[in-house]
Amino acid sequence: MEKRVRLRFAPSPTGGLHMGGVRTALFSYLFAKKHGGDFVLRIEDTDQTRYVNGAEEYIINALKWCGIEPNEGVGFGDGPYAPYRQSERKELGIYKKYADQLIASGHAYVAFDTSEELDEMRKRLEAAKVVAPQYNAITRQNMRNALTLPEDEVKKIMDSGAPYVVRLKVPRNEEIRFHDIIRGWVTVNSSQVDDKVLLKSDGMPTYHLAHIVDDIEMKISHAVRGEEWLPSAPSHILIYRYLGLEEDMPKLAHLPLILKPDGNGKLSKRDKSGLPMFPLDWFDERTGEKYVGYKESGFTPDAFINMLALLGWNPGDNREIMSKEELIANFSFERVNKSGAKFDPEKTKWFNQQYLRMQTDEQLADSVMPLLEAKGFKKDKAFVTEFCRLIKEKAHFVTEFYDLGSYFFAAPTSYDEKVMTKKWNENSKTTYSKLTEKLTALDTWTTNSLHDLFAAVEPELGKIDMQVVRVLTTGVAGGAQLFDMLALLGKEEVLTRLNKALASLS
RNA sequence: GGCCCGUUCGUCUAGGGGUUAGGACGCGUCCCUUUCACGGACGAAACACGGGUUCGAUUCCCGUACGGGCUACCA
Repeated sequence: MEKRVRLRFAPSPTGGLHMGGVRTALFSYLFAKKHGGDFVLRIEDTDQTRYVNGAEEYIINALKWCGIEPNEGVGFGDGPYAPYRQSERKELGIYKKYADQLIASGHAYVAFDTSEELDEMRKRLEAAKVVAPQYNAITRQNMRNALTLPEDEVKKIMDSGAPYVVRLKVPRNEEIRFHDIIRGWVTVNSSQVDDKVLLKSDGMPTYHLAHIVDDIEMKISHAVRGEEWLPSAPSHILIYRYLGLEEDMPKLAHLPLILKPDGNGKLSKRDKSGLPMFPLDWFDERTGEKYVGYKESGFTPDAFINMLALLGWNPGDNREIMSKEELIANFSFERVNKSGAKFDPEKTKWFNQQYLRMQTDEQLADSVMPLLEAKGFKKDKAFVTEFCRLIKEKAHFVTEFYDLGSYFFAAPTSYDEKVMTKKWNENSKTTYSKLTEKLTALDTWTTNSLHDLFAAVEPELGKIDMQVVRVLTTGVAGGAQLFDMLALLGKEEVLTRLNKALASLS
C-alpha cells in the first residue's frame, strides 16, 4: 500500500527565513496538497549556539503570509507526532534511543576526542598532503574512541561523566547508491564519507540523526531540501540502512539552488539587486542588521509565490501566471529542473505587476490609502480609487503609487526643465493664459468636457501642447492620462496651479 | 585540492535523434495615442567544446572546459 503523502518543512531557527527556504517549503506544500497529504512544520533547533530569538515566530508568520500553511506542527496546531521542536524531542530521549541502537548493532561508536585533538588530526593530515582530512575508517584508528580504546577504559571514561560524541561507523570502501526524484541515481563511495557525529557532547543530536529519526517517526513520505544536502545524503542512507529502516525511508528530492542574479554563487541574505531576500521584514537582534521583506516592499503573496514556483519548476506549457490552486494542480517533482536558477529581479517585478493589475481599483485603494495617510495625505475613498485607476498601469507595486502620482496631492514647485526649454517660447504665456481663461469659463468639469474644450479651442489659440499643460499642472513630463488627471484634480485646483505657473514664467 | 551535481537566447525556461529550436522577462523598431501609459505587431538574441554511436545529433555515450555545492560536535 502506498504511504500517505506527508511532507515537512524543517528549518532551524537561526535567522529569518530566506526566500530559498520559502521555495523549499512551497514545493513541499504544493506536492502535499496535490496528493491530498499533510504538510508539517518541524523546528530543528538542535544547535543551541546558533539559536536566534524571534526566528521561530518569524518562520511561522512568513509561512502564513505566503499562504504556505502547514496543517500540523509548531505554530499550526500539534498533530499526532508532537512535539515538533527537536529540542523538546531530545528531552524525551527519542534520539538517544536510536543512537544506542546503532551502537548496539556495531554501526556507531562513542568517541572522546576533544576539538583540539580533532584540529591536530586535520593539521597532521594536511601536512601529510591528505587531500580531504576527515574522521573515517582509517583515521579513527589513531583517535580516542571505543574502537581503539580497551573496553574497560571506555567504560571508565563513560562512568567518569566525561563528554563524548557518538559517531557513525562508515565502512571503508563500499558503493552507496541512492535515488533522488529530481536527479535520478547517485553513487558515492563510502571512502568519501566521514564518520559523522550523530550525538553531540551536549546530548543533542546533529541534523543527520535528528531529521532521520523524526522523518521516520513522523511518517514523512518525501524529504525535500536544497542541493547543498546532496553530499551528505550517503551518510543518511547508511543511517537508515543500519537502523533497518531503508524500506521506510522517505523519497528524496534535492532542489536546485537559487543563484545570485549577477556573478555566481548561492543567493545570500543580502543582494544588491534591490529586491528583498526575505518574505517579511527581518531584524537580526544579534547583528543589529535589518532586512526588508517582500510584503513591506509592496508584493502580494500570490505574486511572490508564483515567482518562486517558476524558479526551477514549470508546468510544461507556456503558462506563467498561476494561482496557488493552479500551482497545486500542476506541480510535480518530475518537472523540477536539475540546474541552479539565477534569481531575476526584473521578472520578479513583472510578476507583481501582473497581480497588481488583476486587482480592482477599489482593492488597490484599500492598500494605498494607509500608505498615503502615512505620508500625511487623507483623501476619500472615491478619490483614491480613481487615483489608483490612473496610476496602476504604470506601477509594479502599491508602494510606488504615491511616488508615481505625488502631483495629485501637492502642487508642483518646479517645472520639468527639458520640456520647458524645448517647448516654452515667447508666445506660450499668451496662449496658455488664454487657455486658462477658457478653462475658467468651463462649467462642466469632466474628462470628456475637458477633451472637447481642448479640441474646440485650438482653431483660436493655435496648437496646444498637451505635455506643456501637463508640466504646468504637475511639474513633471510624464504621468497619468491628462484629461482624467485634470478631472480628478478638480477645476479649482487646476486653475490655481495654472495661474501659479503662469505667474512664475515669462 | 578531493568528492558530488549541473550546462538551450543576457536571465527564467520548453523541446527532444530529422524542428524555420518555442514561450516569458528585459532590450530595440513600428502601430495605436492632441499628453502619459496600457495594448498590439515585428525584431535582435541560445543548444559550452572535442570525440564517439548513428544515414542523421542540440537531444544518447565518453572526455574536456566552465559553473555550483559540500568538505564542522552548523543546519
